[in-house]
Amino acid sequence: MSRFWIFKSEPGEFSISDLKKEGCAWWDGVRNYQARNYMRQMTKGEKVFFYHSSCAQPGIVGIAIVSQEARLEETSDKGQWSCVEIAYESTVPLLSLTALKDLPLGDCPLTRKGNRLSIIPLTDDQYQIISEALEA
DNA sequence: GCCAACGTTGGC
DNA sequence: GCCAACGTTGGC
Repeated sequence: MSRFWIFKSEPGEFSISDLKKEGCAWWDGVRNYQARNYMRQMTKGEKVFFYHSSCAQPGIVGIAIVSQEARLEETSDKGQWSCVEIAYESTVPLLSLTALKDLPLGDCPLTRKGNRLSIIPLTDDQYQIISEALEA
């Protein structure tokens, strides 16, 4: 089963242009169990929307794909944390959070108030709707 | 910088 | 197991 994801990142920490420059990146440092569990579910080739958060213009700014499946992080608390690697695919014109909120996404952690989840699964429908909005 | 919302921690 | 306190996230 292929799934679709949103990865949030603060552009001041790691932006879509950083990903473009580096080609791919291990998504380490996630310290949230739900986000970690989602990463463990990911399979190679699954599509990722890259989202800029905590910035002047929050929204989707690029596309990436899962290039390596989850492996354990080397940390003192062993066995706890995992991360996947994502590979840069493309940069897209900003699809702002405001615009995303206007889409008929239904219940989505991204547009829920107070949401703090940094890795968000999308349904096929939500993925389709966002893809179409990106092409418009 | 502010504040609401959430996850985690720790005392009981 | 409950819940208050705390730290962090993220939009504005």
